[in-house]
Amino acid sequence: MTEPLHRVLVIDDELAIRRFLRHSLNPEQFELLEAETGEEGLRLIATKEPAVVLLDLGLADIDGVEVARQIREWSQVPIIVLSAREQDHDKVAALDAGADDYLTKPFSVVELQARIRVALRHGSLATGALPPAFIAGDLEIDLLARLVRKGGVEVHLTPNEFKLLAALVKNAGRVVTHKQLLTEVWGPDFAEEAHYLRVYMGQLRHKLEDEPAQPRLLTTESGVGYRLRTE
Amino acid sequence: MTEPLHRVLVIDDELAIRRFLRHSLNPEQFELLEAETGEEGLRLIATKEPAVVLLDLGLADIDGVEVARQIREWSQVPIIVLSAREQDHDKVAALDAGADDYLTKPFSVVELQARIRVALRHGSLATGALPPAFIAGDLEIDLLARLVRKGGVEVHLTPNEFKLLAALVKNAGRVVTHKQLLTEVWGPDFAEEAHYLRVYMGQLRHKLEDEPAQPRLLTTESGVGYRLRTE
DNA sequence: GAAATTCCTGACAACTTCTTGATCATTTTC
DNA sequence: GAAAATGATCAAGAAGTTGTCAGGAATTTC
Repeated sequence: MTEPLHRVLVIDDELAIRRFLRHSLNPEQFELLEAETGEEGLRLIATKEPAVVLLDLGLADIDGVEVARQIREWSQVPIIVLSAREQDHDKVAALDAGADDYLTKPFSVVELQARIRVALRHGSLATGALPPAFIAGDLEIDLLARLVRKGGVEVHLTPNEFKLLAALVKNAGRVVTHKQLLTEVWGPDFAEEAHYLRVYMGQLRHKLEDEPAQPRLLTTESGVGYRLRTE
Repeated sequence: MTEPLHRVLVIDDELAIRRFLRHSLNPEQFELLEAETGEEGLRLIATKEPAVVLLDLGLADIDGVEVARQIREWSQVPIIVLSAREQDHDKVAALDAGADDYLTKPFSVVELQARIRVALRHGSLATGALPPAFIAGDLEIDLLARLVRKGGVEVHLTPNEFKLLAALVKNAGRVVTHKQLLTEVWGPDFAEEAHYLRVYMGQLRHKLEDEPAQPRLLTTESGVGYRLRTE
């Protein structure tokens, strides 16, 4: 399962740090934007709307704390400060200026990654007004609200039907193997009970397809698994 | 100007740490609650609703990471881990389990205070976005005023009925699981007493629905939980 | 401390969901 | 293109969940 792509902006004038980050953040998971100055960083936040900002304090043009303050005048994007300064008052100043986290160089890659995941969680909560909905044709699937609509009309799904659909939505467009689906919905002990899938896929098709016998959304990949088509 | 009073819960079995925090956090600004075990901590989160939780990893009963995971099953309260463990994998495990920040002991008081301020900012964003009043049809629910009106007429609710309704309002439109509801209303020790929900949902329906037998607002998601419909 | 309210609990009926086997259709393999 | 493997459909009984009611315990109120 591939993660969605998150845009991360690093504002740091040291090439070494930017290069380090470029190698630390898996490009399949993160799209890394780079800014050398505070000015450029602010512009990129406005134009590219990154999901997280990694901010160095020792910039050439504007002080990092001031950059954080200016970001906070109009943006709620999570800011993680990366700095060599380990004095308390630097940390306090940055955090009070609006930064959400503060990592002292040198830091470990896995810790940075974990803290980025925390920041992404916060970001999606704050902007979470927009539901993580899947839409294809007249079908709307909102996993968070646990709500499915077809042509604007709510469709009732049983717990297993919903879990199965959720597993497909999380991998929308890709084939999900029988084993994977069975494990996610019924647990690893049922990984061979492929018959369950036929019954439940049938029920989902009846509820969600225009012509259940000729499925266009929930398609079979014979011998492999099923797929939720994205269009 | 007096600062608002923020309730902070510390979960730590070491008396020394609790005493240290008691002296570090200005009592005019913070009301400090203390729990010695994970069990007690979970109960206090449910009953006292602290604004921030300070969590030690090395507890006597449950592992701190597991405590964080259990909190996240039903609560969004910000969690700052305070731990002597400085291994990367401890940090990553705690942050991925749902913690929002991780401080390694010994930490400085001013840094802790600054990180608590960050956590409070996050907390007020997450909960502050919630509407103080919910309106659907002829039903008006004002959580702050603790007032419920149906067709302009005030409806009297018992304490438990109101807490249950409040938990649903806070997640209006979304399904709220049995566990989540039970934990919020009765506390984590009652997370399996699904029968309570049937009785109290029945009472709420009698007071709030036009046709209690055919609920339109307070609907059942069989096997999952209940939902307060928004339209 | 008596009255009123609220809470907990058990019994049972009604309802929903899950599992399962039989049968037929489709796809893949040789 | 026939045989074998895989997939779809249907229906019915089993299992699990939910709604309802009511009496007694506990708590709160006056």
